[in-house]
Amino acid sequence: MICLPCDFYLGPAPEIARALLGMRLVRIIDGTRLSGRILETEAYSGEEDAACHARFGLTKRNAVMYGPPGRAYIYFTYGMHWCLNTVTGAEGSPAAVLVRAILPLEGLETISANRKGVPERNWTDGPAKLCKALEIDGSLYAAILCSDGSPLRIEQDAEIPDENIEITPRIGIQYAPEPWLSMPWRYRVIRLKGLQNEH
DNA sequence: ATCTAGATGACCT
DNA sequence: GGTCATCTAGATG
Repeated sequence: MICLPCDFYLGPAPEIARALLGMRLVRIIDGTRLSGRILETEAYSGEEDAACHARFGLTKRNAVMYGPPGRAYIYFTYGMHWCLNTVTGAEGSPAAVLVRAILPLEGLETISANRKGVPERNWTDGPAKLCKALEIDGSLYAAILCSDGSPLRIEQDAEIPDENIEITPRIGIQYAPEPWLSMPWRYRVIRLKGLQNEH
């Protein structure tokens, strides 16, 4: 399998969010592959985006968003959850795409163990759930996603036609004022037999 | 099926 | 001190 090139992540965050649907998120642990197909994403774009973690300017937490595209922005929230983003856009312009759901494809035994007690359809249908399933945490902050040797990377995989994509406002940003609250920057795969992960 | 409350700590004006 | 790009268990219809 071949990694997406670093310049894949160079464009506007909403475009990258759309383009990431169907791609394969790969996590290597002790030489073993855990992976899943990306089914849901959200774009966060620039200091002007009142829902973006860069809205207060450069901080220690969001610093990687200001760097070159194609790296992992991973943050800790609600006291217990890790979430994964891909940094997008040119160096100096903070933007990222949150990976919200995947369809597990490789390393199912490990994923199952990491999500013990949880029904299979709920293993990776949320941004913190997929991080738990693939063992993604702060130790992978700023990991390079566009390098074949990386422990965390994204590979070319399936093409998802527009008919199978739903576009909606972003989730969990009720604090944000308009127009950001209603910006249609959430992308989700729907109606694809075998690709769907949510009831 | 849908709702609610509580966890728990880093980060922010 | 308040907020948070969330998840889970438990209660209820």
